[in-house]
Amino acid sequence: MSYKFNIATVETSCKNCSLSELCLPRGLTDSEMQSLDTLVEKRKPYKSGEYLFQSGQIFKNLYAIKSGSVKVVLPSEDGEQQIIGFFMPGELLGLDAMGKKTHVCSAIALETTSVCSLPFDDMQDICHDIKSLSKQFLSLISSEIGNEHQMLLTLGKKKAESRLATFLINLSSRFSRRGLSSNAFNLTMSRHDISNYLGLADETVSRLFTRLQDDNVLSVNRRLVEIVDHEKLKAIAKL
Amino acid sequence: MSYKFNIATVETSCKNCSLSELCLPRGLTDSEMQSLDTLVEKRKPYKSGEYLFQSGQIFKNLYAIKSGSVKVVLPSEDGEQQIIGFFMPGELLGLDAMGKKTHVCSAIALETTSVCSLPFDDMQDICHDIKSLSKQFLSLISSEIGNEHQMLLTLGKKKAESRLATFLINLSSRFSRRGLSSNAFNLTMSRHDISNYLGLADETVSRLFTRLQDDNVLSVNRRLVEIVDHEKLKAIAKL
DNA sequence: CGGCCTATTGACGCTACTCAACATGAGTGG
DNA sequence: CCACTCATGTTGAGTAGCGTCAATAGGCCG
Repeated sequence: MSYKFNIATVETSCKNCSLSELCLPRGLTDSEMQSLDTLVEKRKPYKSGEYLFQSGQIFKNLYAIKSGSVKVVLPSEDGEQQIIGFFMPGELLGLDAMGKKTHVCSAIALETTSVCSLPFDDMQDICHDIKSLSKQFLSLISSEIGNEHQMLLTLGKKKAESRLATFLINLSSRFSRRGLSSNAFNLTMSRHDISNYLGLADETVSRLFTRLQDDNVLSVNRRLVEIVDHEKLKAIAKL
Repeated sequence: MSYKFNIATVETSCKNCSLSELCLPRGLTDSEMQSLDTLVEKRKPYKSGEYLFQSGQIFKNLYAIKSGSVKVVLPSEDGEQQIIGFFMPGELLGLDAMGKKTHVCSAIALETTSVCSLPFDDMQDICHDIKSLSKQFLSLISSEIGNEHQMLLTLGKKKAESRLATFLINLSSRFSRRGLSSNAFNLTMSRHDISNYLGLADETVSRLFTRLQDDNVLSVNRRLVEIVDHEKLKAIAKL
């Protein structure tokens, strides 16, 4: 068996990437994708716990997740930290640093994770040439802002149980967008991460998981979650 | 006394706008500003309570605030709503709709408010020609994302009193950026708006104002707030 | 002056946090 | 392979902070 392309090239080629419809290349022609490919930097995958970037470091790259998952964390003035989001394949991170010299947040791999590094300056240049790319870029930015608005709603208005339900529904739909099961998946983040993200205590999240299991909404086994009653979960998520 | 320019022109000219250093024109040459001016649309000011845009409406424009202030509100699935942010002169709003056909949020004037309307399609075209504009645009977007990250931290980690203190410190620094007093200002939003924004009950916010007044941190008279002890307030804001 | 809306204050109850003990699984070394 | 430790997660008891309900006060407008 022989390959037409060398494997490294295929791996970082937008054209052959299964995520292209979720990610920056969406809507680009083949030749435009090739231009985009020229700026994508290769790197060996991050191991679980490794930093993609850290608060205070010079900002150079945006990152698109190829596989794995990442948490983005904002340090607070008093030494605590807040998880701002979890990022999965096809999603773009580092956007809050675009206007600055250094990163404000840190990004940490939750499992073995491959990314496409996109040098921001080059990215701007290519956007200047390819209008459909800059359009898709703004579109991804905009939906990122939209996600964060939803999160503000979740933290501002919803009770603990609804927050967790909202979180699970959100994960479910992101898995299904990628063609994975929307009803059963593995959490790549710890209970501690989930509670931090949702503004709750660890114990509360733990109790909620057991309650939702007792109510036959979920079936939970450590990090494996199965959504037994999707409708009920959605109803709980609403408030 | 005579004017070199007609007043309407002066009003919508970025070059003569006192906010240009906070807003999109920052870093642009005079001729670039003129290009930007060509796309700014005029309109009579909004009165208090009027909608700049409403959830579900077709998305056409971004808005830069010239004077006054605006709240942006996200409706939730169950008929409630969450205030996502308050916008003041020099700030840009509508960003969460860029990738979509319609607005998700609504924007409501809190007082008599003048804005610059920026048709998004034209805006993209001009960004394509003027690199420094697209840079400044991304920079504004990025700091907007940064603000929302801070808000996630506030809602996720801080107790009621710290939330209110954080809110007031934030307002204070935004007033001072515009050359206004950082120690005494009028709130343009109601207590109800503040509590909604901060994820608290109206009564809690009311109690906190009186407590901070009793502790000689603030002096509050209805919507007029004076920060008596800025350091103490900052300390409370941290957690 | 009277009515209305916004804001304040009080009393009470519930949600979710804290502190603490315990369980379970993963990883390590003998 | 088993015993050990450590990290992670679960469960219980007690409580504080904040939400809810309700009554009252104060500014604003006709």
